Amino acid sequence: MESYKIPKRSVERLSIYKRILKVIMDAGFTTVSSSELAERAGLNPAQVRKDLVYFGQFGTPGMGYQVSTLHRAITRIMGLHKKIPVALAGAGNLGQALLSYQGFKDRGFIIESIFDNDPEKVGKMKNGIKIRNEKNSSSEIKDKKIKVGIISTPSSAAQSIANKLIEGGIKGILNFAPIELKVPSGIIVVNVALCEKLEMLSYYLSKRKIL
Amino acid sequence: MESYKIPKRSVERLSIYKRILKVIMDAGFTTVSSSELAERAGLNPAQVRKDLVYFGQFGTPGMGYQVSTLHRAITRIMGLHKKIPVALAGAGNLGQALLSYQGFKDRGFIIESIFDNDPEKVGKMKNGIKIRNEKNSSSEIKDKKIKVGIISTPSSAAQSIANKLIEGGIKGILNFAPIELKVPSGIIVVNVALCEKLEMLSYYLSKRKIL
DNA sequence: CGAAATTTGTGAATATTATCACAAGGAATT
DNA sequence: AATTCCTTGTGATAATATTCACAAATTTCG
Repeated sequence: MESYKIPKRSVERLSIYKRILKVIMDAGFTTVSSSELAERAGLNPAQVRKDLVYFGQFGTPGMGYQVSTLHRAITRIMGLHKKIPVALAGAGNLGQALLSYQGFKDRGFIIESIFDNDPEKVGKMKNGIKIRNEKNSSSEIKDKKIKVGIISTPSSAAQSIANKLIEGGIKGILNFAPIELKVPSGIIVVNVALCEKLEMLSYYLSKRKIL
Repeated sequence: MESYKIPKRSVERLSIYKRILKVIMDAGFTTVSSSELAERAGLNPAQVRKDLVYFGQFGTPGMGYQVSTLHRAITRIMGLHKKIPVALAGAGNLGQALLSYQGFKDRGFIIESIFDNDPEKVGKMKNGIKIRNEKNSSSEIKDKKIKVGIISTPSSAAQSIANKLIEGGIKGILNFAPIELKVPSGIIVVNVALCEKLEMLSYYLSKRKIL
């Protein structure tokens, strides 16, 4: 159990398995095979089994996996069995969309602080929280002991707000700004590359003379 | 030039190089080395060179790459030198954020149609475009000859709207819904996994006993 | 209970991706 | 023009990731 070094890709897929397991569970099935999971995730069955074995032996030969047990196990492995307070930096359009994004709530990510540098926005309420000036972000995060931040500011503001968040004790950042944040070691940054994905699409379509 | 099989990852990074080149260009530099690019992108210099060579020989030994030339070349390779009309399905919070997302506009992606199935929303104007009933999406897309679609609906609606978009002639889909879309071969789907990224962050932080 | 049918977990084999290391090309300097 | 200094492009090597293939475990069925 708990192997030495788990591939990043396997961790990413864990999330996918969890999502699919939820669907299967809600459909009333109690067990599922690696091939069924693979089919639904668009992957190879051996890969599904290998991924799961990194975290423990969940399966029963001849039968497959217990859906609810596996779902619960993955939830726990990923640390999603408890609520996670989150700070949001940038209350623009994207930030506001994220604020009301059901997917985050469903998974226990609770946005507890919102920061912006626009005086127009500071002081206003959003989802029951007052938008604070980003100057005060460090201390507020420290007080509230928040460890996860989401950056949805323009690129120009991203690095400086990242620094403030980290100063306040943030250890992980979900970054929507299209820049490579420079952070001290020990801080985890996960980038969401909105434009890049669309550009990729453009590339593949152009290559096929579709665009 | 134009090698047989280009790694998906290299294509993704092309986008990153383009973004960095723009910054370097705006800062007034005319040439850049692979190590400078690598440094800024958080990559290995050899990888940068290998990536670029898939698409042509752009560099000069002893000097590096001509910033503007390379930027223009990548833009063209990715098919981003012309405007690309896009259809948006799902005018919820996320959809509205994407509508006003400057990054898309800057890169020439122009949202020309918006669809939703909520009668409350249908008929209303957004960014100068009338939100249409998603029932009519196929024909409208056909008329407007749109080839790229963005899906920002809830998961439950995603597959059915994807089918309609494809019926109307959409060849590439940027999918924000957390499900694996089933599409005919020849249709390209690029997924943006919002929750999965945040869950990954949760996993790594939990593992380090931070959460 | 025994045989047939599944399906896991996993070592071995492939395939893919990233890095190293260096010859060769070109610029800068003397 | 010769020398030095860079930096590219690339073959070789190393690291990662995926898939195959099968023994072992377990269920199901007769």
